[in-house]
Amino acid sequence: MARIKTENNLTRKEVIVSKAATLFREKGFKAASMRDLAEAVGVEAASLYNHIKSKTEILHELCFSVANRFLHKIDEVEAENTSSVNKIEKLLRFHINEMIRHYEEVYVSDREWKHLSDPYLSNFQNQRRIYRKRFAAIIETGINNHEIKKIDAPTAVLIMLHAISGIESWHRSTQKINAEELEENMISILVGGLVNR
Amino acid sequence: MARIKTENNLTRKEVIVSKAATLFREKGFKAASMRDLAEAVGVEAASLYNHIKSKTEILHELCFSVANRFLHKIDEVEAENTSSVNKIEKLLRFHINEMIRHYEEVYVSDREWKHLSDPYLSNFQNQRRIYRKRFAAIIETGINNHEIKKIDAPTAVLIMLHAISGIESWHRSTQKINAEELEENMISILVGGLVNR
DNA sequence: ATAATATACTAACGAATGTTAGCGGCAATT
DNA sequence: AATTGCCGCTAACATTCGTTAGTATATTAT
Repeated sequence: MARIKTENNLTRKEVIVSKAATLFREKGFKAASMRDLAEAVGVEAASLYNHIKSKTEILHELCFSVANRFLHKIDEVEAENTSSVNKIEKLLRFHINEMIRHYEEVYVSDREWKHLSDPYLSNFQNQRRIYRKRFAAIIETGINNHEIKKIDAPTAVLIMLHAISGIESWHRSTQKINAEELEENMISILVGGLVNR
Repeated sequence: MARIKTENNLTRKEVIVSKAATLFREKGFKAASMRDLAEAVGVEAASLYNHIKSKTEILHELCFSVANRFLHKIDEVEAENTSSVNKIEKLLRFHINEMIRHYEEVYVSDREWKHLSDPYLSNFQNQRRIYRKRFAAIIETGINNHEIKKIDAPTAVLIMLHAISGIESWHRSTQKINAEELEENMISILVGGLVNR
């Protein structure tokens, strides 16, 4: 009988969720079947249900673990005593690094949250809306300070967050620049587009 | 018997494809069923097959009609005799307007092309890769001209294209700024992030 | 009016889906 | 050594899926 291998102090459930992230990214949540996931894990489909309640539960776990990380970070950044541009840069660098290092999860959370079901769906949407408002508020402050040029803050947020999701393409590209260069390039373009000069 | 209504010189097939675009955007390609589509069109599922060959054919039509519009545009822009920054701005404005006006199709083409099947899949991926290379080449020229600051051109392309796909959020937001403002804001931030100063 | 074509319907298909029930074996605790 | 709980298995389930066959009706052309 083939048990699920657990390494690095991961529970079997965490192994499943982690493999699911990869699978959901590759095929999309709906197209990825529990039998696909079982094969990736090295077990029969029914066996997965000893560890998880449902397919959707896996998606919950992925979406909310990602969302929580971003919420904690913005708490931290808001509390700091620096310029708006600095705060934005810190948030962006965090986003970029999350996307580089936890690619699968972040990507799935970004693209597949639609398949959550209530009450998780509304919950997630709320968190997302609030996060963006807080991000926009930082930009607003920067505009009032004349650190940042007069632009529509929600539009700026939307551009930044979506731009970062483009790291997806970087991951898949054959000729990657290295991660540090990627980060610096993105910061240069995105922050450069905001600041007053 | 409920016939499919055709207005504005659309064929019945075009009506189906158009309704499918909306549905695929809302639920995703895999999650949207032919029965859903039939209901949106006002007909039984089997009746759709008098007009289309398969569900996947609808996706082909959507993806390639969008891709072709962008390819024609970049042909046109490359041939012009202006600065690199001007060319980029023109491409960006085209992207932005396509996303504003043909939202459903462009969005579906962007997010659901994975579900194409070969040979269409490889074909689409090729076109996409080539498009991005041509876009990057314009930026490279601008860098050599000193119009544009020294950045990694493929990264810049990736940022721009993904940033524009954020217009999705604008469409769904309750407090929209108007389309012209959106366009100007996006251009200001994106082009502002590129240029030398 | 009649014939031909286009388009819709009902019924059904095989395949794939998420999930449950029930059983058996492995591993740790007593 | 015996017991308990964890975990994987096979088999099966009810749905839903895309699609086809065959038939009826509506529209267009003659």
